[in-house]
Amino acid sequence: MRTYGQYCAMARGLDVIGDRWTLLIIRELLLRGPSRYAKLQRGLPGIATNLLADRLRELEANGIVTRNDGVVTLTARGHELEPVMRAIGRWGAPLLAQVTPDAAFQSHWLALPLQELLGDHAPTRPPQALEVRTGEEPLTVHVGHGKVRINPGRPDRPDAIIGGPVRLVLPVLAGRTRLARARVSFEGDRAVLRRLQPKAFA
Amino acid sequence: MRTYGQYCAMARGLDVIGDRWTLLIIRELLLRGPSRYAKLQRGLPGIATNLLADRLRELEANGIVTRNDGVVTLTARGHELEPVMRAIGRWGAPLLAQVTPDAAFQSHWLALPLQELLGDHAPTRPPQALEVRTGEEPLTVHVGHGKVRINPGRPDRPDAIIGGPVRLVLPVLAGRTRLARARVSFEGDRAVLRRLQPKAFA
DNA sequence: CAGCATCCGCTTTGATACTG
DNA sequence: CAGTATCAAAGCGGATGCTG
Repeated sequence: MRTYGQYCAMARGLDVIGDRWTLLIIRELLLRGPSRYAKLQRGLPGIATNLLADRLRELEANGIVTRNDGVVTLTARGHELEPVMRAIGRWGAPLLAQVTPDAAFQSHWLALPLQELLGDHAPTRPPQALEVRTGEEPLTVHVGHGKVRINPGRPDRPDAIIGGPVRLVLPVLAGRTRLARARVSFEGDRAVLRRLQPKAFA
Repeated sequence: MRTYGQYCAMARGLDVIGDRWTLLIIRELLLRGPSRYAKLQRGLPGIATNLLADRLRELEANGIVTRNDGVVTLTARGHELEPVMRAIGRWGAPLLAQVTPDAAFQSHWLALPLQELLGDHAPTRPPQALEVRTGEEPLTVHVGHGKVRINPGRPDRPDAIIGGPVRLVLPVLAGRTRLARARVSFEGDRAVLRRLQPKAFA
């Protein structure tokens, strides 16, 4: 952990979380919860195995994660990095407009952005679930009581399913493309999507 | 600019701002406004001159700064990084408790943290100014109309002046040490400090 | 097999010297 | 003042090997 040697809150913060890959490891733990080494590695395509081991050691030494028989867990202090990740994600989101065909993609990476983009626009209706099929694993959007919650995996009984390549699905969920015009697959109750993102119908 | 190659808002953001020194350059521009090369360099003790030149080129290429006859200015997109810097600063602030005698310090680095720590607890009274003398340059805290604004430099006519080493002054302004117990110098109207930080008297 | 450690070539960073 | 040039050191990425 190379330090900037500055008595400044931002520099001190970056001393701890500013190294390459460190914040992306935090991202994985925030989005997927406690994880084993191999699961982290799968969520971080491109990381060198020794780097992941190094970073986990540093994060542990800095009180950001703990490890118990191979399971890495964020500490309270680690969870406090969520606002940082949200701020970076919000700032970085416009960069997703840029097309790069060879970029890796995993659906759970959408969890934070989707939480910003979607809302419960019919909070009095009973809770519903939308299954999002993009990338390798499905993602579930739970909506109800005025809140939106996003989880990895498939819901027990989805009210609707939206599927297709990210670059088509994301604009629909962001409300920049209407569902009717997007070449994405949709099955089930359209009201779920309208509830989450009215602009998808406009 | 080495990229993570991930279609993820956070990774894309970090592709642009995640390199070493990049965010600290942004910090300088946020805190000090448009600056020339030499001024940036002074605010970034430890940076290598070629690195600063490299980073400024990248930041310009990414639309985060512009340059006109040697003056570097944040673009609108660059200013949008302020929430990111605030989040990192808020997270990093507790790390300032750790003592490192050889760390560099410049008073303007306190501007963002102080804005979080201080408030206008007497918004109906006329505006006042507190001069903070710590580090090499003085810092002015303007308070009035329910708001706190912090600027580099000395006010025309300060209502009060607080001075001393950062590690003594900061706890007072943070409300963790009472003024009477802190070995800091204080001249002028104590009401200004009470207005900004009531806990300094408790 | 999961969880690393080691080795190696390449890239980035840091320190210093120098220039229009 | 605002950089460029040079070079050593550190960090990173990829492959491979080891150990419970």
